[in-house]
Amino acid sequence: MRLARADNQPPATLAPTPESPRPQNRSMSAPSTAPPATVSPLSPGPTVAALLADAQPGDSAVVRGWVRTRRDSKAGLSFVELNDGSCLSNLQLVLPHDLPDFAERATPITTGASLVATGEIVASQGKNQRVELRVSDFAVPGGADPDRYPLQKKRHSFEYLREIAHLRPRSNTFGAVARVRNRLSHAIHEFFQDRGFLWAHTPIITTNDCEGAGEVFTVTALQAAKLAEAAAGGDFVRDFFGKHAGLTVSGQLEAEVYATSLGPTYTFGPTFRAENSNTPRHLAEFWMIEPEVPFCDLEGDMDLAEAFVKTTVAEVRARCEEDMAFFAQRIDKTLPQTLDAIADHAFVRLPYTEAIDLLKSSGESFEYPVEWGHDLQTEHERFLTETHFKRPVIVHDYPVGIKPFYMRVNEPDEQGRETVRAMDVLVPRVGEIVGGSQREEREDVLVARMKAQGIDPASLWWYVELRTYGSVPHAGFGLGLERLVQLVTGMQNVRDVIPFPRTPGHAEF
RNA sequence: UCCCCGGUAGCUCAAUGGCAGAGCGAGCGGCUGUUAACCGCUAGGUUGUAGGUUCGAGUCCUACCCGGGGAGCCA
Repeated sequence: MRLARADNQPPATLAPTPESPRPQNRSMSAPSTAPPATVSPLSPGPTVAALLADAQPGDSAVVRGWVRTRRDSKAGLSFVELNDGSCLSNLQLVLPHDLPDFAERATPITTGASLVATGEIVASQGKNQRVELRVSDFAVPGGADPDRYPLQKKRHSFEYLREIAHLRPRSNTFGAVARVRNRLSHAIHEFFQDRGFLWAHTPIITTNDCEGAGEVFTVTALQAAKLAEAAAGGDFVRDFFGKHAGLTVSGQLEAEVYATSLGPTYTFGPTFRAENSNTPRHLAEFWMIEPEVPFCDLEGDMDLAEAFVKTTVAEVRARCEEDMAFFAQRIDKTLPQTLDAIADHAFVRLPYTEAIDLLKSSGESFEYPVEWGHDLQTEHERFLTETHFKRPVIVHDYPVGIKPFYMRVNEPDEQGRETVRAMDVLVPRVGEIVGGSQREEREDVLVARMKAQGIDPASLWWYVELRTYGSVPHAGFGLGLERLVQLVTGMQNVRDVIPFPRTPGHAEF
């Protein structure tokens, strides 16, 4: 009889015990001794991660999560692996078949079902876990019809999982990616905050359409007919902002404003590019980190980028050990050595001009010719970072002709070739992970370059005025969060390191 | 946007122009302190869509849709 079991272990959590009445207990068909389906987020009790790490036999516990797999034993036991997202591992629950009405109540316990269970932690008799939960009562808030539940207890392709983006975080890989991405984001803020950087919230909607950073998504309040009219005439005076507006492609220009007032600054937020890019490295919506530092030159900028990558990668390796071991074992066997190479060596710093000489004398046959003045092709970058140096490479001081107006112009070299203080950090497998530069702080040079690139200085008058009043040397870079996640996890497709990827034709979820 | 490859059961994939299959998953049964469980049985298909060639098309041709990879653009 169920009530006779009420003297079983109360939960070790601060949550209400099963015995205490809880009017907001909404667990469907939960018997009175079953643990409530809701719990205060301020005192939720130990997670599966905490129980697996610290729980001792004899402890009482309540767990809430989702069933990964169930195995029935004719010895009168059912084994249920429960995952609550707190870690990669599942907690094994042991359900004795002599629990009241067991057969009927346990029917909905299938892969994908939600489950709350209370019981006692015991030392596991099995081999694969230190402890397990011997369940004294349970409830199933929501079942998952095994005939229809899309996640089976087997491996799925990433392509398939992308089509069920609302369920894929329940898989091992995507759970691990989500935890690593979260930890990485935390480490990024920590890195900058520890060094006195200010997080500047630069706008999502912008009217700068001249940054040269790709196609812009238009933001408008006009109805279709009016919009077509405005677009045809290039006249948006009647639109919401009185001029053409779009989603930001970069927060850099605004970050420069704050950096030249408040000191070292960084942005961390979503960025949008309306490029028709279809590659495993591009998204229409992605997250970008853009530090900007006053009184800083390109050398300081490169120092910052290198320290940033090394520190954040090391932090994730230290704090996400289980997930990182999973990536090394199941996703990319070479991941540890790739990350070791980042940790153990200084990044190679290679002037563009020397990179050209190196590529030319390498003996490699490239599909695209290597020539001073042309941008490095993907195959060139891969050769440098993956084949030749086998570690991150910072190529710097690129020809002026292939870089945007805001990069600081160098004195011409002895052959009269002009370069700018630009730098790209190239890493194995992912390619360009950082692009940055020292900014042009001389007003006359900046204005001349804007005109040369067909940009009306008046349209960015406020940006130019940073050079009119109290101009200082300054530098910064942009780093794609998703590419950093790819580097850390070994995931090959950028669409699998962001919860809901936006690419051409895809915004379902 | 360009180039290459692919689309067959819920998933992953086989099938010389000639009867559409396997593994896994699912259901049922057996066995078991199980753990990628194991053994047996069962169900499950308009072969991406629309045309065409052929006695006959999953297979060959055309167009389109979708997916993957490479390139460009970049982070």
